[in-house]
Amino acid sequence: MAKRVVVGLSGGVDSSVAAYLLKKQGYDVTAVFMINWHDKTGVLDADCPWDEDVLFAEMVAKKLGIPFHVEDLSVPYKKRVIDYMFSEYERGRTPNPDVLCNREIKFDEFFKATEKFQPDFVATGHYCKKEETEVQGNRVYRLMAGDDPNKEQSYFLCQLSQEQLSKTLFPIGHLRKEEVRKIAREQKLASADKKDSQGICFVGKVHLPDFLQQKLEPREGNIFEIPANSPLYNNGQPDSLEAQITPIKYKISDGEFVGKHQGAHFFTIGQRKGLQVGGKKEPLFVISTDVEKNRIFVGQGQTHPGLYRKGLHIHRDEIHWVRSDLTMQTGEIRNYMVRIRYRQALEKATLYMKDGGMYIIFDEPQRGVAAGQFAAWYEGGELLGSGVIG
RNA sequence: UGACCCGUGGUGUAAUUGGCAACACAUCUGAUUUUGGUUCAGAAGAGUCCAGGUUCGAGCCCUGGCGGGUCAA
Repeated sequence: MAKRVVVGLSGGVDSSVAAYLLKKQGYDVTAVFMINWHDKTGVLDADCPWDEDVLFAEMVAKKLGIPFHVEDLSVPYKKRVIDYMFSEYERGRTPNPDVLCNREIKFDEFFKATEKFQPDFVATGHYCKKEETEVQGNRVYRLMAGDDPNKEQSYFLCQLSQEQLSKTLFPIGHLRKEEVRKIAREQKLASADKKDSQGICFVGKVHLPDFLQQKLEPREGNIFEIPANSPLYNNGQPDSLEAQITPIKYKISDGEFVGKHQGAHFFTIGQRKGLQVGGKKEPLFVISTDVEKNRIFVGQGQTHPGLYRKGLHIHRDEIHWVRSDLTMQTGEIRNYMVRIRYRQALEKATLYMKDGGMYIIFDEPQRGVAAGQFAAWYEGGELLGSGVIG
């Protein structure tokens, strides 16, 4: 008897080909489209985001001859992703809604919503791979980077658990985007040449200030420029772990007033656009925000020392091991490759496990380390764990 | 009050011996990107504080205003 798989069919080319491959491999495939967002406030391209997608999904399902269902997960999506996003921005942090979307919705609510189809697996069109191994007699699932270096999406799944992985299939992780499109064309799938989706998953491409202003009030505040040669950057030898992970707390007197903003919580570290301060020789980048006092501190040029940090800290409660069998014990030190943002190169780092949490110290200072984003550590193409940057 | 300097796109600057204004930043659009980080490409945007004058022709020369600054007392 064929194994049964529910595939999350989004209407895009990736999940379409995933469904096709599963069918070809002999699975009993059921397609389910999730609706997660109705509101169009602040969304660009107001041309009906999902009603078009659902049409594509249905066409693909029909073409493949597989059952097609729609599940509305917009209530939990709002509660578990969007609300989190607002509250993080409000606290002056930079959330990653898509990581949450995967952990909370696609690999949780969606699992529950499709239980009625009694699937053996749930599949998605992510560019990553699952492998299995055995550790001391126990089966262990490994989350591997996708083979297309350009589309590789393991980072977005960095918060998945063994439990979630055990039920998951990633049919296209070994393919490159061109190959996926080629297959889709050969099979004449409606989504073959559909443009890749962008923006916050399910919500779509948004004008962030407008979107955030549904909940967060604009508040005028001041912008201060910190000179690159500020004495703040010469503080001796910051060799202690604590010193290396602690961001500088800037004061007004450290810099010079250069302009006004409409709310410090709308900005993230490393951001260039939207400051509306011109007349500088080089572009200004946000190096720090103070939401309580509603101040933004900026530095001039790509190489401004304030843009870089040697390390970061993850609170004990926020540490997540995809490979739970590899969990570090207090006092342990390991070397892994780490990334702190999607599509960023992996960087060499040393992880120190302490009582309060994990310290990640990079070999080279990293640009734009933003609280709220996820740091994910890898070894040999496998994502081992991740955590919210504190 | 006396002397000197300055006044150019949103901002900061540039424009050889006078020949219809350049660059950077900001802005906008597009590309890239399942996080408005970044990056990349393109576009728009001033007729040069005002009023006169010299000249074939002035942002650049002259005169007078207005505005800002520096030094002097």
